[in-house]
Amino acid sequence: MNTTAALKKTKKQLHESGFKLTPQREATLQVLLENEKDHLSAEEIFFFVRKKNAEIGLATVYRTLEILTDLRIVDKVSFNDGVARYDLRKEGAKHFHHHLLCLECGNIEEVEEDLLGSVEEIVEQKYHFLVKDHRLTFHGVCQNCQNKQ
Amino acid sequence: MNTTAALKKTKKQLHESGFKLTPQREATLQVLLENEKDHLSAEEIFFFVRKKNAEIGLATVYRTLEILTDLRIVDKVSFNDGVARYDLRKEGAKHFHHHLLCLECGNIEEVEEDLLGSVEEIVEQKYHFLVKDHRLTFHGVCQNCQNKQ
DNA sequence: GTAATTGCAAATTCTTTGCACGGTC
DNA sequence: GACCGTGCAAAGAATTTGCAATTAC
Repeated sequence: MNTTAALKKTKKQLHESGFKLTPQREATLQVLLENEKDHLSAEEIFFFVRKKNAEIGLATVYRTLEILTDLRIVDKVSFNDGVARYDLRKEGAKHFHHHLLCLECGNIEEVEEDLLGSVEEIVEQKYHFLVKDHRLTFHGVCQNCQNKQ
Repeated sequence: MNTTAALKKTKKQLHESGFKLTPQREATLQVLLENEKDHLSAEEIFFFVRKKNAEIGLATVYRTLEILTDLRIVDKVSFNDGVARYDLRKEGAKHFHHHLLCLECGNIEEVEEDLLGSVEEIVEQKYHFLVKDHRLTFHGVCQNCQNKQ
């Protein structure tokens, strides 16, 4: 899905929940779409948003991200470095994608395919836990850093 | 492993890394051992530590937890609620255990068994990522809350 | 003895909130 | 004109740091 279509869809979602698509919210969404592969913090998003519109405040970015998180348009994630990061939920993805965090260079790779199907079945049957979503991050060494060593 | 034995072992680990076992560190470790099933934040640990020794400072608890995390005696985890939580690494566990976070009541259950063996193989082979550890949390509804509904 | 460790308070960092103002239907 | 949304500055929460005094080994 391209950026324009994604924006349009999100606009509809916002409206359905009684929110307006203000220029500030639109700029924030655009930054998220343009950096889909990254895992930006609120400050980083703010930095990019400022480039589009210098009049916008950090508090507004936080407020927008909160709305988008509530609407499940973005996912708030934490990699234990003390900042929350925001990740666009993929179109049609039933579950949150996985992450590969490199302990050497800090890079984060995404794994789109859902590898947890059978694991979730075990959790549901053996632990009687009704699974709605998951967070899975592997810690290790990425290919780049393996080659360096 | 009982508390005394675990303390002894950790003491040895600290010494080997050039740290001293002060009463403050011992109290912190005891609190962690006594609340193994919980996922205490630094403040909560501080609260329990104070009961044992009223002279201890919060900064010391933070500093102790940092050392224990570096030595991989505890794991620092975050469930996206804005506080870091500390979880004793199980004796002999190669990998970090999994968590079941109930979206209704907020309770966190632990899953000791490692369910990710085959998933890690896929990640290593298909994504050429050398896996060292993982973090897996399922979000959903626990048995208790399912029954209530 | 001496280097590591501590408690306290101040500083930092990340995030949220109060409030007066501006824009929209 | 009611109401939502905003920017700014101040407040708040979690964590870290500087430093002089203390302690473990």
